[in-house]
Amino acid sequence: MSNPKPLDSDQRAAHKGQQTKAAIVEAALGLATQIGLEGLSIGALAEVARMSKSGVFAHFGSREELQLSVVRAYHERFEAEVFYPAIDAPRGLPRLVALFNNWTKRTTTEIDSGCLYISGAAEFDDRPGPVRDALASSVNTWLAAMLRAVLQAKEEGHLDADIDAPQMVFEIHGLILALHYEARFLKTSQSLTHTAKGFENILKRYGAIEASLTHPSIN
Amino acid sequence: MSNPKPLDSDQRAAHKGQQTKAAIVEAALGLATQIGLEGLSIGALAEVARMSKSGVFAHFGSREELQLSVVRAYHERFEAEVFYPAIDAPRGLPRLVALFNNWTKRTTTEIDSGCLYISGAAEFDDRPGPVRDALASSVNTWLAAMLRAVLQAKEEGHLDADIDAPQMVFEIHGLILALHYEARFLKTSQSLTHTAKGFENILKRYGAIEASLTHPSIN
DNA sequence: TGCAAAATAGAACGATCGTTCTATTTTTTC
DNA sequence: GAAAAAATAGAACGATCGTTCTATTTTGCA
Repeated sequence: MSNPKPLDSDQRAAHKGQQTKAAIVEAALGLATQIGLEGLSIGALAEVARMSKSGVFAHFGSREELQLSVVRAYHERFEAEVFYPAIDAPRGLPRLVALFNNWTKRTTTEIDSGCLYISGAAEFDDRPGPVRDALASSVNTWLAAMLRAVLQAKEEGHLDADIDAPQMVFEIHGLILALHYEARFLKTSQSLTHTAKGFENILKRYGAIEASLTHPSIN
Repeated sequence: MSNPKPLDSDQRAAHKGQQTKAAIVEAALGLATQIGLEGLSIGALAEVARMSKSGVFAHFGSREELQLSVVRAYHERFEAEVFYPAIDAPRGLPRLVALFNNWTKRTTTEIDSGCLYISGAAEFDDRPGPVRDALASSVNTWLAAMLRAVLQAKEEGHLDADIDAPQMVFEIHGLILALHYEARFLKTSQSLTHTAKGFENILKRYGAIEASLTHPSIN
């Protein structure tokens, strides 16, 4: 072998440490979405990862850094699953619908696993610090993306020209929160249907053409 | 004094223990709404109540029983502040509006203090047991009351006859959840305005007469 | 193949948790 | 006012927490 640094097919020539760290974060993500970022203990994580407590700890240096890693990992998953796939949809209403559908789909999955943006918000409500900042920053980034999609739909003429875009995003956010709350906590069966119907109601109110909802060209 | 049991002006001739227990629950309620039911520790509570740990503990016998007492106390407060005052409003749309306004008002207060039904839901998502049951039962009781109010408004002809009442309650619930989330966690300034406008939008969609909203006879 | 560096394990720390025990104080009752 | 009962305090328990320390093992590189 002439090359001392054999670049694998994928970019990151991951050393052992980085690999196991990624595996630990993976496990931590599963634990944190279930029992919360505060409930996430290094001891329990070590057990799941089949490592010693100190072995796990060494990768992060502090519990807070572990929590931050989890938040960052969650953010990436969310983006990859909800945001990026919807960018393929045409600018305007189709993309907005795609974003919402992906968001709903993910939240539906999280009826079992839990949503870090929701449980994290409750836990870090009035607990200042980097974890709270990271969570809020991620959520704000996402809500800003939704706002952009609404504004674009307005520009494209897919929504009424005089609508209050932040208001619309607020109402959509409420639907997702109600879906998570009622389905995950109260175990209400009709939640998903209510979410879809609620979105229809919002679209109608804000002047979306009905056809583009019931027969979306994308997704 | 001829009477061996001197009934005070108020019904409950409270022994010392019941009084201090009430004071402890009061303090616990304050702690729990801030840092959550899970974060509520007997040691911290004892410090606030200026008592010994064991002194506090003796009143409940277990941490779980303490949590249940807090949930029950919160339920009573909620009823007293949100539900009962709205019963004075006339059956139908006025009462529904009053219920929502009280709910919004309380949630606005809880932007600082925190809402136990929301933080509790996140904490006891997938943690079965009596605390979760008590929380879910309280919330379901309240949502059922909202549903009743919607149905009555429909019967009274204040809302369209063919509306989906559970759907309407779901959408209203979403507004409250979004208000709490965005105001308390994200510190978004316009949340209260968005909530009020969102309710207007829902009322219009479900056929409410506009006048009865902007000029409510009660409240 | 051998050496340095990185990764992991294991034990121990102080702190805090819920809980239990035994005294002691306070309250209620007769 | 004395005896019984209830309320509270204080110390201690085992468990778990995050973290630190020192060995030991594993890895990466020359």
